[in-house]
Amino acid sequence: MFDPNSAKSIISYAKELKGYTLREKCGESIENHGYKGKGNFGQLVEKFYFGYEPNSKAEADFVEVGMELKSSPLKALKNGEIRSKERLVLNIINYLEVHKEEFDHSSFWKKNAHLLLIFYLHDKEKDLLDYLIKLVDDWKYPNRDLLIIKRDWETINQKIKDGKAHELSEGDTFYLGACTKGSTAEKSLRHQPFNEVKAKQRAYSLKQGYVNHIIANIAQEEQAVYGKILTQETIFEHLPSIEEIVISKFAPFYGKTSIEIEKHFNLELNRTAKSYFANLTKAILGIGLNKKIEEFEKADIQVKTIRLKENNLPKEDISFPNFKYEEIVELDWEESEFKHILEQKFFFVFYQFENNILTLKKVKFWNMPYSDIEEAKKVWHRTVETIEKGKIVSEITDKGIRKTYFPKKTENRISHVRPHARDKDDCYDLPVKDQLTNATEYTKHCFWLNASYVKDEIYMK
DNA sequence: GCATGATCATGC
DNA sequence: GCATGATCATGC
Repeated sequence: MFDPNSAKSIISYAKELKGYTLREKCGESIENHGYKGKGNFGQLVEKFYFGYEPNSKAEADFVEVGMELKSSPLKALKNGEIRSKERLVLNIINYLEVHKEEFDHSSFWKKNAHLLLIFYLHDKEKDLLDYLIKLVDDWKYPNRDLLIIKRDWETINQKIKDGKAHELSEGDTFYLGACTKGSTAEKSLRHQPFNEVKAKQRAYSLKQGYVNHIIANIAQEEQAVYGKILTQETIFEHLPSIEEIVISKFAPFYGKTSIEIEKHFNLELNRTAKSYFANLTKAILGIGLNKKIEEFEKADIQVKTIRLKENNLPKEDISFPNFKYEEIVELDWEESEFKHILEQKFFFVFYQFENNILTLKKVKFWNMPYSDIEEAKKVWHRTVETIEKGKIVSEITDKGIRKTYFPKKTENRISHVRPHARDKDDCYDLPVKDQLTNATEYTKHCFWLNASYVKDEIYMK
């Protein structure tokens, strides 16, 4: 077994799980565990492997050594690599108490300073007793990450102090998020200290990108694919935020053309390549062109380069990944891909056409305000409804162009649905055939962010 | 000049 | 072969 007074002993006992399933390691007693619902892989590990009853106490699970046990699912990519399937959910944020706390003595830090992580390969075809446990190790935050996590924690706390707990969103922060937890119904609403309005129950969480970073570290993968924005000097002289550092790197180039920026860095980029603007961004950030931006990956930040017309309107709407008709109707809004995207943080790089030449105007970190996410939700609901009813095509013109009932740009301030495919025969299957055309598949579509919204709410503000 | 539907190009 | 960012075509 293990010595509960020794972190080392607990960790090495935990590591014996690696390469096995719970069914293989826990003996017969686990066969009739009687747990239902999700989240119970962790409970099973606690009860049947470590032999203590699952609890929700304020201290860490292994109280003598201050270590918290967390189990989390992995997914396999098509190329065989593994990634975190989701964010890692930590303790619930007690709005009524945390505003009195300092980080170093906070409920978050008391419980989660030292994690013992068990990653298993999720497989919806399998019983959870048969999930393969792939990675087991402990985790302490490196200093450079901890500075960002502290700042994230402060950001969340400040919003609670400002009476805005009901406006919290995961995109507010970088590595440590405030994710919704529990049912979304009325009963999961909680009181907050400085506002009558009730707020959704939320928990601290590590962003999916950050969990991927932990996984890569545990798996001892080569870190050479990442380039850091925060170098030794930038973190130890004083404590600027990621925002401040990034903006200070871009500001000297405001008003410069893309070609001037390219020359400044002695680059000879292929100006017609798709990666052209992404490469300029990396050059400005001081990151190798063949590397990923480590801090952005860890914070799940989406970089969007926008080309504005002379009237400040983006030349194009912004597309998101295509949705599959059969999948989108199966999930609730809360679990939807679209909500997940809108909750992330974005980094916008705005260039503007001036006599057909692109000039860097400004950069901006942004995440969608809670009230706008609620407004975009209507577009998602209307889309799902359209698919479920099989009422997609509204009319076919003489020229054979199919008009649809999908939410249009004119119907919502924020978002609309449009085709995004190689051609109209590039389709996904429909769960319900289209009433007008009897089609069982339809051209791939995706959600788009309206160009007018990007102008009014992101660029001009 | 914009909204909407359709399609292209690149890179992995 | 596909995802993603970018662009085109038509009609009002």
